[in-house]
Amino acid sequence: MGVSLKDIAQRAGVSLATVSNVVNGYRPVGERTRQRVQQAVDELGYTPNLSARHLRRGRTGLIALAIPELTNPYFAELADMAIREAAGLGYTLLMENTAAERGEELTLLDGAQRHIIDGLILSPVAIGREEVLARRARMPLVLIGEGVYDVPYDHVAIDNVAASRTATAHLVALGRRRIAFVGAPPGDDRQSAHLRIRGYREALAVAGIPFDLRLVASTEQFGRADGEHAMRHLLTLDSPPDAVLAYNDLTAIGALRALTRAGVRVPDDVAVVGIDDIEEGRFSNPTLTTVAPDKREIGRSAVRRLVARIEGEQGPPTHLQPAFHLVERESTGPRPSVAPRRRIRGYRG
Amino acid sequence: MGVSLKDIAQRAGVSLATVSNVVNGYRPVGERTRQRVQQAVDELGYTPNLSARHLRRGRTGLIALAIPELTNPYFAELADMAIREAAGLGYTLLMENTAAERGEELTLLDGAQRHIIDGLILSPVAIGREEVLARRARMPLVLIGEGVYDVPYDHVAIDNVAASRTATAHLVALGRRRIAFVGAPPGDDRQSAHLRIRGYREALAVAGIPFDLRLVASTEQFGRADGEHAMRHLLTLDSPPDAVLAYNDLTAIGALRALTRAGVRVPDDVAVVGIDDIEEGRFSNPTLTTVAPDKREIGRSAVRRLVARIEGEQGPPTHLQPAFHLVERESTGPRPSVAPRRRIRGYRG
DNA sequence: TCCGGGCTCTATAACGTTATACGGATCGCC
DNA sequence: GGCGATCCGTATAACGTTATAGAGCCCGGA
Repeated sequence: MGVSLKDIAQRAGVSLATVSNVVNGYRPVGERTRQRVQQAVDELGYTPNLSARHLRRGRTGLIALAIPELTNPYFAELADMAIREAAGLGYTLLMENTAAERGEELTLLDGAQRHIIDGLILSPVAIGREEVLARRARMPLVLIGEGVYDVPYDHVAIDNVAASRTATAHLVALGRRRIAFVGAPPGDDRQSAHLRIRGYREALAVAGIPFDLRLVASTEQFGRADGEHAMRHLLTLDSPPDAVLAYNDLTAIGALRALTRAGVRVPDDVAVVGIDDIEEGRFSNPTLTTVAPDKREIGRSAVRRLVARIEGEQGPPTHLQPAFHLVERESTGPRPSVAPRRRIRGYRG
Repeated sequence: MGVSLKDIAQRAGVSLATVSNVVNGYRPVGERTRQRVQQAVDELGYTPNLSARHLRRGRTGLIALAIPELTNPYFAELADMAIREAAGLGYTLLMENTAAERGEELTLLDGAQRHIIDGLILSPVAIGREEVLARRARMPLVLIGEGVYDVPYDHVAIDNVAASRTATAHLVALGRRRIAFVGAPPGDDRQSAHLRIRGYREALAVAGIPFDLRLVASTEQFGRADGEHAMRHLLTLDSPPDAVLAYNDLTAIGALRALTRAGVRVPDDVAVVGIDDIEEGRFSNPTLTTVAPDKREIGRSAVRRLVARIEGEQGPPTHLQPAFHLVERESTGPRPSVAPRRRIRGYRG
């Protein structure tokens, strides 16, 4: 069907191997021949058949990024970075959606896609340390995010304890005392939110504020709807919170929605902080204060580690902690800037 | 490295071809042999080498979905649907980010990825009809979205004229007269917004409202920031709009942000409608009225058409128009429901 | 004159799979 | 009992690439 090496070889009057060498630059080729081959390649519009190449080489040039939710902007933004980095290194990045399901994550871990991808970047949320340790597949693996630690694989994640400590400390510094946490995991402690809760507790302890379990609202997942429900619950408490740290920006936005809907003023009555710095939070009403991880660095590092392993790097697993910083916006602002800037003329009513 | 057909054949004491037939079910195999082979497969944990299979079959089982922005929730939600459908049909969907760049779109069109994907679903935004017509690659192609029409390829998109007509008519029905359009393309008419503007004009004409060019704000792209800038501009007009139809939900959300920031009440002073029905609009403040295309149907149809073509379907190109419907929320609500539902006790200040 | 040794280039054997053509049973039927 | 038809399997040739071994050739040195 397509143009193959053989066609080029024929046209240029050389052998298959020579064409291959011109295309790959694996072995030197004489200048005259090189040019003749190159011309044939251009004329016929040859592109290598990757299946064949990969069959021969044993590698496919594809890597997968498995994330719990395609529709979570945090992961979309992260994937964006990762795709660019992968392309720069000559790899194509495939996105896999685990839907935060245990089965999906395990399947990927054990290499269902073996032979189609050279390596996997996984953000585990439904599986724990033991499952990762039990994995049999030898395909290179890099973990990202706060799901699983202490396993013999490269790992890239911000310091989640420090991140939530920073966010909580910010609320404390604003004079808030009843600080709630929205988006705790529903039960076991294998999950990520654990670390974020730890940071939250640490910051409270430093400030001398007693930890109040009633202010911790757990959620099934970490989407907008979950944050909204949790916040609604918190508003029913006898003495509701005056601030909220959310597990991530999405739950924070859900919380904002619940607050607005209930007529609670943000930040006047309740201040809100999220984690992730998704673009949505820069345009929400009010805009969202958040902890911004260096997504670019996370995406790049994860891809780089993986590619290094694929290309044979040995050595002990590395654990990278990209930087993060607090971004102050209206949801914790000293004063919301919602007052009209200037008079608008011409409205009805 | 991995377990291959040969290993299975050896262990089960049969030929390669028989193992292949068991695995594929291409030709019937006797029950006894079948079981023996199956057992060997299970014991050794065999998974077919896809590169080899694809080399032989001439197909890879990979299809690509090329979208202008990974981080646009509309496309993320669409991709989510498409991935599921593709998986159900035995294909793996690869996401490509064109970044709305002409070069990227052309490269994909001309089959840079030839040999790695069997077909392409493309949402063109930077290229026009001529470029699509000029394409040489023979790989199956399905177009989605409102970018390019009248080309000999399968196409899936809602009726954009009708969608924006519906949205505009809704604003008219609410008694609005100065209805602005946010998110017109920056100049030429090759682009999609053209159709949406046409629907907008049609609805105005039906209502007997004169078209006012000053109320059409063009933007470079169609993100939140673009909507915000455009809206800010509209607010400087001598007689500003009392309603806004935005090109999509993202620009609508940008507009909401600009309005809130300027102290303009939504929907009291200005009503806002978007198109896309992204989840974000269900949680924004105020929540966003929008035209909801049947994303599930768009994703499914596009994948199905593509797979049909890959598997040899001939016949004239089809043009599918999935359904859409208007979703009324607070941003056009007769009365915003932001009043407190019940008294919240316990706030400071 | 002959030989070792760079250079270029070629011939060919894999890589793991599937499709085709064929071989040998077994069966039904005259 | 002979004959075609029907099963069930097998042997083998691709698919397009790359790595390996080696073939010519030219050159400098003995």
